[in-house]
Amino acid sequence: MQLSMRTDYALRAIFTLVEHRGGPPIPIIELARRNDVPKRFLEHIMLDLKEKGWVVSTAGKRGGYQLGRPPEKITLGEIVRHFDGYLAPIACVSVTDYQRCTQESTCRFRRVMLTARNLVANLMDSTTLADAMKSVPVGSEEIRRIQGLDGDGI
Amino acid sequence: MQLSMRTDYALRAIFTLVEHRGGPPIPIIELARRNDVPKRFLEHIMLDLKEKGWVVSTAGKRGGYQLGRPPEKITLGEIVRHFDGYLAPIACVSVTDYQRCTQESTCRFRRVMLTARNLVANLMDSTTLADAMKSVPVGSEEIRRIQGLDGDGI
DNA sequence: GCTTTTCCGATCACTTCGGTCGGGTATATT
DNA sequence: AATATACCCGACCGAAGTGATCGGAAAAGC
Repeated sequence: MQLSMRTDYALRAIFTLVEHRGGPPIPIIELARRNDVPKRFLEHIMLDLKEKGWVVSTAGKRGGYQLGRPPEKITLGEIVRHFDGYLAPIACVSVTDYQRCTQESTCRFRRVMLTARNLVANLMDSTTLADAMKSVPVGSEEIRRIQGLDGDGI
Repeated sequence: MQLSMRTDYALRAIFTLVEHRGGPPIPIIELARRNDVPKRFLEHIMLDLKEKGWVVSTAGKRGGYQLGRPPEKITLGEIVRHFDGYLAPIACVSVTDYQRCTQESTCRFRRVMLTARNLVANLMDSTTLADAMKSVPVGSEEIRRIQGLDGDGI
């Protein structure tokens, strides 16, 4: 599952709301500015988030968006699934959006794909916004360190 | 990472080659028929696989394709990466195709995405064609059973 | 030299995706 | 009541990618 820009933007915005929970509503223009998202595009995304109850909006002056549910009650899995369909690498091992494939009886890589889907689904479904909020940031050297590890097999 | 049809087809084809290793070359038309892949499309894919050394071809009568390297020496990670770019859910946590993002310093979900990428990358990079070949098929009830588990949280 | 099969560039229809625009509606403040 | 602020929403748009097809050239066995 490659994250679409939609999902990326949605997460950026919703995490700003998590961060400022309890405070006054934050208008779209502010969410857009802080997260480097095109405002006009973000409008649609916020509308989408609202429909799902993850955020609530208040119109008019001093209006904007606020979190619609406690961050412990919203998982990353839900959000990603809503925008990107499913978490599985291929539809024939998707649990939420299963689609039959003609090759299932003989396919040799379906097992691995199912394992992959289970790994990410379990991760995403057990990670709430609150969990992610608490997680330690990714250091700038960290990716590079993995590059070394992966390559040399250390 | 949603698997593209290209990757799906490539894997189907290459696994038939693994299965018939040691035997005579298998022509595209046969690979297409057995795996339910449009022949004309598969041509390009096989060409691609050949370029990478994963398969070898012999032209003319009695020609076709054969595996180019022992199945213990080809990982699913390599193949998927070649067709779909990278395994990470988002480029800013990709190891093989890292791309900087403006939000890295403040992003709250980058850690989870990195964890996800590590899970699938470790899986895919450690699974060879030979491994996958030995893996137990996915039973038709298995997906449905997970549906129950995921939903009820049992 | 004929047949089989790979090779390869060109092209295509279609969808998706990221993004924009215009204008409507709600509401808080003055 | 007026006004400014901000959400709401459908229509639209260009670019890019994707899955797939086609025509024909080159290679190799018989």
